[in-house]
Amino acid sequence: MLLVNQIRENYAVSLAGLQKRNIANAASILDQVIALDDLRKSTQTQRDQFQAEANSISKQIGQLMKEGKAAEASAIRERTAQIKEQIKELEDQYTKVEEDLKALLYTIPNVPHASVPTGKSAEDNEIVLQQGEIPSLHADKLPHWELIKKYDIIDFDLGVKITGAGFPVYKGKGARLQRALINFFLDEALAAGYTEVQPPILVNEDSGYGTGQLPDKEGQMYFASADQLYLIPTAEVPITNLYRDVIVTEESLPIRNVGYTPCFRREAGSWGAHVRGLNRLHQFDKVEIVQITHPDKSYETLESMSSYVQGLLQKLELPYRVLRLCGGDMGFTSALTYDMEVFSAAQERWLEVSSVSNFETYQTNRLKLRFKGDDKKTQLAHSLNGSALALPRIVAAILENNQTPDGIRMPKVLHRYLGFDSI
RNA sequence: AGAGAGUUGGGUGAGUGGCUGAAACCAACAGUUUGCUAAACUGUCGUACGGGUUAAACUGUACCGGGGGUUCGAAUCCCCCACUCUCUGCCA
Repeated sequence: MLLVNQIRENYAVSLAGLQKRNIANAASILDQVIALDDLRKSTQTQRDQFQAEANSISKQIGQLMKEGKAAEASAIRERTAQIKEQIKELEDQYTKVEEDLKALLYTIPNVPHASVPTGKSAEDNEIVLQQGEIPSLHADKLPHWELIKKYDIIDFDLGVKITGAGFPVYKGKGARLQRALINFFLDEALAAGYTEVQPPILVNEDSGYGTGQLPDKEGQMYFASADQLYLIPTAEVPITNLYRDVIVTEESLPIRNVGYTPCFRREAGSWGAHVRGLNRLHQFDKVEIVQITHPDKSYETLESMSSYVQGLLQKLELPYRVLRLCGGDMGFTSALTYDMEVFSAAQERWLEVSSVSNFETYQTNRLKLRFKGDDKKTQLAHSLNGSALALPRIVAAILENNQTPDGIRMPKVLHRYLGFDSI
């Protein structure tokens, strides 16, 4: 969440940023934050004064008891009753103000970076670059949901039988392609200096709040109610929360982790025309990269993460483009996001396969993820993450773009992982 | 899942109602000494939110797993929860 002090000190920037997200009453929201924080401070000052008085009386009583002056002790003891009442009242008020402030802050998204374009929807995203050749396919090209049937590599009906819609079963070469991609992505990340982690894929409520899925996206996560645990929608949640309530040394930055996990999304209400086949699933596999950086380095890091992801797409021989998301399309917690989309040549659509974001201090503030520098001061680090990559749409694009009448050619870079070179 | 024992600052670990934000030791940091290293000695050595200051100094409050209660006063007593360890059971 946003820092109140940042709102105070950079009021104009915060206001302009939230307006870029098309929040109409941004000014009144920010004013409310400041007013609540003022009230919080004054309440605390009062409460602390009373508490200090109560503490001092208690000490006196202790001293008198020790000296055997029981009568004097019980005399001043009577005075504490009213003080206690006032403390209680102020304490309750403080708790309420603090909760109100927090609740309000939870509803405010991150302030977009200056370079974020204005806009209302995905239409307004800025195309930063486009690379790779869009293949021209033969006339009887098939979309991937036909190809997977033709070659019997992914079975949606079986998934429906054992679980439900959106839970495909990968079979034979389909399953091996999944495994090859995961290994390829992990090996690439390792070579780029990331440390591999295997986190839990169920997380508790605190973790959900830490990275911002809660309370914003409560309905999008599967919830195991018997144990009060959420199935992760992305490895970002457990991996970033590894550093919740942690103060790291400045030298340990940047922290770079990569992890493969299945991801679970309820996608409530988002099923429509363009979600056939692998385009949108309830369960899918993803390799995620996460970095914790010094605040001065985070935008440099964002660019390097973007280049890294583009490198993967190039190695997979997929045509792609990079979008800088506009204020209206950006995620709640992000300050700047690049989306990478690959062209899926039979659907003739661009499919989002990665989203690389800098959250600045929005997550680390909730996480209390700080570092201590040479000046001994602790300050919030910046957090970033990106998909590298999400599998299903990569699979869709590979299948569609490389189809021939005689089979589907696999990208060269995967051959040694696959053990075959075509399907 | 049942029974028992625990959870204290970066670590080990004292502390059963007031003088304890917390002994001691270790680690870490700064300095002194030393030709260098080591050793020794001295000092510093938690976090958050307030007040205060140009900034400091200084100062208030809270925090001994989390939440609640008893009390003038709680790390210390009581209740609930989480987690850890041991034994039993079950199990990939």
